[in-house]
Amino acid sequence: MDYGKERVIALVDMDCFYVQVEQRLNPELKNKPCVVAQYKTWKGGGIIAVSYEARAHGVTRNMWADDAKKLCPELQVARVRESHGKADLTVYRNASVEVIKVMSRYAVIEKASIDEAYMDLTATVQERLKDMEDRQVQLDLLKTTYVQGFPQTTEGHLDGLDKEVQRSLGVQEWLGSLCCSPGSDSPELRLAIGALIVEEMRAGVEKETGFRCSAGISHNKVLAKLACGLNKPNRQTILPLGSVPELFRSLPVSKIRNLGGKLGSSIVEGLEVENIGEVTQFTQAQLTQRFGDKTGQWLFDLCRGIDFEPVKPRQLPKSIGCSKNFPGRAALVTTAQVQNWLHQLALELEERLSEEREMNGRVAKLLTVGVRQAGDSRACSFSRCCALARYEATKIASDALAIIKSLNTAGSHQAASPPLTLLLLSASKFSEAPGASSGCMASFLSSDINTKQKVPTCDAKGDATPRRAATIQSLLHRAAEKRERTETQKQSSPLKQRPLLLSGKKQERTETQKQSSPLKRPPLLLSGEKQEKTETQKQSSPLKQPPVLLSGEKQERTETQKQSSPLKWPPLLFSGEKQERTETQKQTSSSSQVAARLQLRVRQVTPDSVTSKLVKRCAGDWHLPPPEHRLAGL
DNA sequence: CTTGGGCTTTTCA
DNA sequence: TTGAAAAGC
Ligand SMILES: Nc1ccn([C@H]2C[C@H](O)[C@@H](COP(=O)(O)OP(=O)(O)OP(=O)(O)O)O2)c(=O)n1
Ligand SMILES: [Mg+2]
Repeated sequence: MDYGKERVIALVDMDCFYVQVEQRLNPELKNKPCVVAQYKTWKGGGIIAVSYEARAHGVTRNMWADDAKKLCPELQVARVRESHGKADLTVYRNASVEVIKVMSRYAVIEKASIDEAYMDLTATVQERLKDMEDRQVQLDLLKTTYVQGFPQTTEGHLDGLDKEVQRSLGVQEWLGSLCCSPGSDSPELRLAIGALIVEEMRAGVEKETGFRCSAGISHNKVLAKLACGLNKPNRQTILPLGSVPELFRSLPVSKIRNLGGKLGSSIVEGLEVENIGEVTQFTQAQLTQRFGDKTGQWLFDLCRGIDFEPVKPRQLPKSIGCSKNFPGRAALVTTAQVQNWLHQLALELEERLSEEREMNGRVAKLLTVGVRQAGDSRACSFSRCCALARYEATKIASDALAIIKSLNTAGSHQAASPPLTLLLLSASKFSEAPGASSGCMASFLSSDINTKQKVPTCDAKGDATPRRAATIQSLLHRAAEKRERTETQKQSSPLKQRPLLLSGKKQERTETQKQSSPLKRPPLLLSGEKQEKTETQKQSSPLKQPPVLLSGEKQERTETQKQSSPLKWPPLLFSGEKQERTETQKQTSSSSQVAARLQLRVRQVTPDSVTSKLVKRCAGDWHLPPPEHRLAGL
């Protein structure tokens, strides 16, 4: 088997997904320039999905709806529903489940996002090949398929031709180049069979859900993803490895999945290349030296179109979370505000967790709480977790509040906390729900068996199981997921962590972004100096967290973090706090005070026990509201 | 005061 | 195991 051509991998991605969901709900929106926006008050709301008709007018995601209307006056704007005072994505999640269920009839899939899934079709293709007398793939079974790199054009012969004519010529030419004598096999023939299956799957998805999608078919996930985008919407694209060199010669590095961020920029700048194909000029040693073993090797293969990341059999999420931003003047200042919003988030979380228990027989055991403080450019200023024992919004909210208080006050009574610009609750560490019936054989047998896959033995102690109806595909998935878990971890994605060392200049910028005070490293506060520690806090040994890291610096793993002693939970409110600050405490002026803050660094925060260590963390210059407007007690 | 928002997964130390 | 960060939809 040719190196890098071992598998047949497909990626299916829904076209302007949220828009299609809204169009199905309101058919008047069909075939019109249309967007989905969330919230209304600020500039008409932010656009998160755009129909292809609207794209033709230059409308894009991240635009304000008001601005988009200027580009396209007839633009239809569908609104994300709101519940508990926040955007509610339920209808899109449910639509996603519909789609995934249909796709799972055709293959074991990895749900990669709300609207896309990967599938490894290698085994299915082999099966289909075995049954094929005639190894001729019919052109008319690939009605929506493109083959990248075909038709091969030497001059400008094809320039004037209709796009559909070119597509068809390309498929014909490519099919003709494959050996199709009985018993023949080749990686390219297998891609063609894969494309056949994906044509069927996509037709099935549209028939069952009404939603259209595009797909890429190739030998690995990166190429499949790339191929999918080449002929959107409502089309699929085969990307043979032989077409990669020409494609990669002029493909910007950032177009490759995983290279759209800092790593990609560092490749472009560090190697002085623009296109991914240019990376082939560097030796393996050069790449590993610059980017580390794992990333270097991945990159060496990738720039040749080779990638071994496995498709992970998983169609259920690993975490369920909700969050809300409070930008600018909306930042939360009082305990009552924080309490209230935590409760709203907890209500939604409880609903979704209960639904998950009902539908999939799984319960989450870990609650993660996160916040962002005003002035912090990071997505999350800090997060801590605690046990999630019961699905009760009130309890979830109060645990979350306790965590936030413990972190924010850290016993520093006088140094006020900055307002909060983000609250986040997330539940994870799912396990089988008590009382969930395992492996529902009745529904397994009764569900329509469309697929000719080898059905793995469905042992009684499978995965978490739905209480309603188990579909064959979900059972197949559970078996596949279980298999996967027991196998050795195969990993091959290059998500690189600490920014790469390139030149010193970039790194200063990185630091500046993190801390609002540039150039100056904020002084470390000694934890003992300005604060009274509670009993429990005193037991913890202070842990020095390195000052803001320069990107290249090595972060020291501190020793004592693992030792944890059970501690008593500090009181929720400090005696001095005024509970009710009802009037809307808008931050009136930009009175900037320099305030260093202390943070508690806590491992495993539970309502009953605070385990672990106190850590000093330093802040830059903080812009604080006048004292009377501060978030007392937080 | 940094303001597209609300998500999810993976990697690293 | 945890929390931060990266990358993505
Ligand atoms: N930053 C983003 C990106 C996407 N989405 C949502 C809305 C999209 O409809 C859906 C799928 O994302 P895609 O990137 O696949 O974009 P679309 O499906 O909308 O369009 P395309 O046809 O390009 O796939 O996820 C989102 O909420 N926020
Ligand atoms: Mg999509």
